[in-house]
Amino acid sequence: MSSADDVRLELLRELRSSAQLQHLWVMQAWQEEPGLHPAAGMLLSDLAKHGEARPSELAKRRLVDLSVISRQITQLQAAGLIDRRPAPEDGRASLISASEKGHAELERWRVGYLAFFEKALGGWDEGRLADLTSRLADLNADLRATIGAPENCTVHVGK
Amino acid sequence: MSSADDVRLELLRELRSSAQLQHLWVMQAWQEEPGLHPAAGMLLSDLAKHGEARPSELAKRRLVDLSVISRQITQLQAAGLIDRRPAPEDGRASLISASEKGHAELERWRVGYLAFFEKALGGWDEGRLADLTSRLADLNADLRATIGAPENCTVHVGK
DNA sequence: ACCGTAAACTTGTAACGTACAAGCAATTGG
DNA sequence: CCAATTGCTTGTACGTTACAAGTTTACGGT
Repeated sequence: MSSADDVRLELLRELRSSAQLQHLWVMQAWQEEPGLHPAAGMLLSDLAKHGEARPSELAKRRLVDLSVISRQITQLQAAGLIDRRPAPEDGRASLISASEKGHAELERWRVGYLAFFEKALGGWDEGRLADLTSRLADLNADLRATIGAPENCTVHVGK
Repeated sequence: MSSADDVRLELLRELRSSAQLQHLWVMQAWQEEPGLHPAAGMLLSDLAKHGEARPSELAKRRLVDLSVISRQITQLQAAGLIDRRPAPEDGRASLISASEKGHAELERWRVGYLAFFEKALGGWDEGRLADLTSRLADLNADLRATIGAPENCTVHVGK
């Protein structure tokens, strides 16, 4: 009941709002500039940042079940946006990377996205953004450590 | 392609992670200490913070469709956790508030929740938490202003 | 006072994202 | 060389949410 508790609940509240807003934001940006699906964009962006990766790595990074990634990969491959090759040392796995076309599409997505970003957060200077980002990253790291436990990030929640 | 762009995408990435982690976190906390459903807890907490409110207000604050709130209210009322009375000046609306039992239940929820919080973020001092919270609040405010447009917060996304 | 329109909410329904479970191919260890 | 394990795919169900239609109440003009 102390005020310290309220700080924590307040953070929780803002996180919730943030998640909700983010969803609306992304969907709105998407339908204003219909192109790459947001989830696909994020996945491609992840691939562009970290380079070639296996599906299971992607699942851990994106914090979703492997099955979700698997299907996304299927779609992106059908659209020709990613390249896939068997993992050299393990025939069960494959290595995913953004294709030429994928990079191009990602760039278009990014431009549209940043325009939308500018509209909402044009008043923020870069330092402010970087600051919030790094604090969020810290938070995420701690949560990940506590929640995700050692390895598998998908906390089996026993639906 | 400038580094400023990457800052923005990085923020987006962290927001996404944050949303995902938050979901896992809440669900995990819930099943470790099964009690009030997370959504119900947040709604009650909102009621406790802002006091009596109409369903439509709640929908705006929580950034979800009115229908969602309507059903949540139905459930909470069935559980006796909220009080509901017709709005004095408008027979179509009603006023919702946390009941005695609701406050008690909320308190239990909060305690369990904060314990979980402590486990993950015990190392954070209060100032750090407050700081992140206020920055997030700023972000949310700007997003809300851009996205939510004038009134209704549910951005019709034309599913 | 009455009727049409609009507003607040409820209920019905569909879509989307996700997790869980079962299955399959490839690898590893004894 | 076979059993157990790992990495992924596919099947399926659930939860959350939005959208649409329906119901009741309020409001405004004539």
